[in-house]
Amino acid sequence: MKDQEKHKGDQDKQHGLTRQRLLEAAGEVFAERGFRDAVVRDICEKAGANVAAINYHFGNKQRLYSAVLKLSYETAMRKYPPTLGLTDDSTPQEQLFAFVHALLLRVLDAGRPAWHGKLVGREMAEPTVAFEEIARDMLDPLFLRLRGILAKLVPGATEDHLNRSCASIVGQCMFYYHGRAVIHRVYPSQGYGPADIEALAQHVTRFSLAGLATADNPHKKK
Amino acid sequence: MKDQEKHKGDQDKQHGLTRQRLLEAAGEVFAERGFRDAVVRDICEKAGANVAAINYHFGNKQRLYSAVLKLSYETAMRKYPPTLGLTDDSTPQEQLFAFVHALLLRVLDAGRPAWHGKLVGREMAEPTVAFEEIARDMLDPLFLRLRGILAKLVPGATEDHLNRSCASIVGQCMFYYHGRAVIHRVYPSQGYGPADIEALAQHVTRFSLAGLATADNPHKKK
Amino acid sequence: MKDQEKHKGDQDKQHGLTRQRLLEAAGEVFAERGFRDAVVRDICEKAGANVAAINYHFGNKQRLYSAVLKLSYETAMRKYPPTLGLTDDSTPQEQLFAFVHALLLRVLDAGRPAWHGKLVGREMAEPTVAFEEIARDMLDPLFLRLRGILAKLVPGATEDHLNRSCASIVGQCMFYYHGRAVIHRVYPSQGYGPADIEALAQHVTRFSLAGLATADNPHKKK
Amino acid sequence: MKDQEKHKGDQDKQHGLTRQRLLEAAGEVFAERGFRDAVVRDICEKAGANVAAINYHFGNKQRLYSAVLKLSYETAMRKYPPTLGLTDDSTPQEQLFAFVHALLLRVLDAGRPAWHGKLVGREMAEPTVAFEEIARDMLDPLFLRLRGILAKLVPGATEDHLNRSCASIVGQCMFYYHGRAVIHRVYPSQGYGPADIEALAQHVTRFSLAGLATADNPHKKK
DNA sequence: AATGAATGAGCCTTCATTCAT
DNA sequence: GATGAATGAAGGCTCATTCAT
Repeated sequence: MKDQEKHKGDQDKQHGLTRQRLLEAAGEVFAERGFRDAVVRDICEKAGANVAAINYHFGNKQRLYSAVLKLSYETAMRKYPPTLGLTDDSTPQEQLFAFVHALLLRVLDAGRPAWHGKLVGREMAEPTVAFEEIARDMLDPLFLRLRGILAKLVPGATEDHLNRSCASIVGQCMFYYHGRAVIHRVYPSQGYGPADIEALAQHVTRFSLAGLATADNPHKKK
Repeated sequence: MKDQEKHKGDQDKQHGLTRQRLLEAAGEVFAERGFRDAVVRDICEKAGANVAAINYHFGNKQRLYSAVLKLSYETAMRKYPPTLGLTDDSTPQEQLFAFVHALLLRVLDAGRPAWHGKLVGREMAEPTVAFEEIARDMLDPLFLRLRGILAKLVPGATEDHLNRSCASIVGQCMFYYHGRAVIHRVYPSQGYGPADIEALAQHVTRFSLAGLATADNPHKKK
Repeated sequence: MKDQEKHKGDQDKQHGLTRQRLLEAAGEVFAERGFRDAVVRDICEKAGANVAAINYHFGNKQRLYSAVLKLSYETAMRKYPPTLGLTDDSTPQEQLFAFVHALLLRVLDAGRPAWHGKLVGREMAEPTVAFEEIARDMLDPLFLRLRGILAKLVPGATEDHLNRSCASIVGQCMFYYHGRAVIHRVYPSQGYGPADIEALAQHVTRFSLAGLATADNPHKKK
Repeated sequence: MKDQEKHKGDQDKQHGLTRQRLLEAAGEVFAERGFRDAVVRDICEKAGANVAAINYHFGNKQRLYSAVLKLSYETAMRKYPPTLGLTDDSTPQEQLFAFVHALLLRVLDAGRPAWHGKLVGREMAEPTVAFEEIARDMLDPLFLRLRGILAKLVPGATEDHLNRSCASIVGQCMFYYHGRAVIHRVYPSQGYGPADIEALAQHVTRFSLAGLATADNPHKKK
């Protein structure tokens, strides 16, 4: 018992374990309740730390949130990179599937750091002051990448068509987060295991590939 | 009976002005900040009423919110019914366009009761206790209607394909609310006037009609 | 239906029925919750009147309370006068029994205007600004009367002995109000029907008659 | 174990000063105004603490009240135990006097923690949710003890006679709290110093001993 | 004689933050 | 490196009272 205590103390001192536990607990709570509705006391309790720990380690609630968000997207991009399973000579179709699949995996992930995609989903729907950073570092590159894939798929497409198609594709994916309550209601049998997510990715990819082909550029318009 | 109605109507107009102003102010604030972050004092100030007015007219903040939500969807559905511009002999394609167009109009409406679509968008992404009611009265019927249109468009489709396609279509539309921050960032030139919204509806409809045709039913799968 | 309405309206106008109903409802609520914790809205609702009715008929809550208290003691003294059942040639013992019996009846009365004794009990334990009046008009005369009876029963008693005996007797009776919660707890079988109350009066009278005889005046002490 | 206790004790003295001051201020205010009418801001001000201190140390007003009540009866029972001045071979008469004397001392104590008896008096006359606890821990044992003494004094008495006599004795004592306003009015010369209280205890004891002897058991009745 | 609408003061509670150790 | 104690600002709600009719 004495040893345990000492060991614990050492770890705390050596590795800043409290800081880590704080980040993890905060991720969970922020993902579940959002920035404003998350209560620092809850986070600290869940992390087994004192109320003052947040201010000690991160300055304030806002900076803790930013740290969580940053860690979140790094982890998620490492776990589910948008190039998931691709080789250098993959076709644009395969690239689109990989992109969609990775996005859905990030958003629907039920694994341990399950909150990564949810935090970003929240930021999109209700941006905080941290939005600028997350957008610059994560969202802009992702959209650029998607735009690149689409440009290869529909060579002569207008800017508008590409942009709207980006929105259509990302919108389909994100709806599994933003519309989860409705989907659960009208489509309760939908599962979210790996196979289910892959099937959803298949659907979105096939649906979108067909949609992309129908360019709504001015000169094609009736 | 007629007298009673008249009396009530008169009262609403004569004395219930505060009530009306409260509903309007609350709609605006709730749409902007969400239920929890909206401050009753702000709402009352904006409505030119006393804090106690909310308690007097609605009981409490929660019930005011429910009233706003109900008024909101009634107004929006009256202004932009999902059958907008349809005749009895409209084709399913036209019906789909009307559905999508009306949904986008509700979501993107910048007119006077501009908050209608936003409140529903919020409820979807972060349901409050009022969600059950709004879902029962508004969302369920809408999804059923969309399902009916899709069933006519893809006669032999599986349940899964129909459900996922519903999600794909609604997801594309709602993303113009839930993803507004990102869209504004990566696609800043996108306008939201009547013509712009119609063009978006054209895009989503055409995109989806093509997507629908590629049924991912088991027997067609690879 | 039309007639009923008209009739009702006429009554209100002719007899000030609202005022009466207000007094009755207020008596009930004040007795149950006390002055501060009684809510004017509850009283008005119970009386079938508007919130403003109290201020219209009585000026404010305080004056309504005073009116209730005054009506209360008049009614109670008329229903249960301290001379209850006495003739001119009754013995002091009979007078004491009548006094005690009437006091218990007023305090424990479960009949229609059941709140008379309770209001006075409350005033004793937690006086409001109305105490002065109720004391002057009701309590002082009652104590004087009791003192007179005791003086006849213990001719040579000191002032102190008389005063303390008054307190002992009234205290025994009032405890059935002020101590009702404890009594109900440690003595749950105690009933409060007419026969029960008479038995209690018998007990208190006999108990006190014996107690009175043991004058604790200095010259008799040890 | 000793270390733990000491540490806790030290903390209480070092940091828990606010907590202590809060308890003391709350006792005073609750005794004076009752639970509902006591204002937390007043308590905190009187304790030199912030409004949030109550929430921090006790959770809410209700729990603060319970803590005060508990501390109150512990202190009072330690200061004036119902066995005050008794030896093992005391007679039942002496035990009754001790009981009455201690009860009056608790109720009339004007010393530092003067609010102890008053809080219990309030709870009896107008129970809050804390009544159950105070009754179980304090009132039930006291009544049992008194019953035991009376049983020795009147060996053949019926249950009813014992119960009613308990009520008569406690009622006489408590009236010096519940009836303080009237007593002060009709008997203004009554003092409340130690000697006065002892004299009152003498009176109540002698009065009751005589009363007890006149058992109103059925077979003796009429 | 009576009322529906509206008010303002006041209360309890929550919460992120800071202080002293 | 970390914490228990304490704070101040703010929020939702209640309630007696008043206003206009």
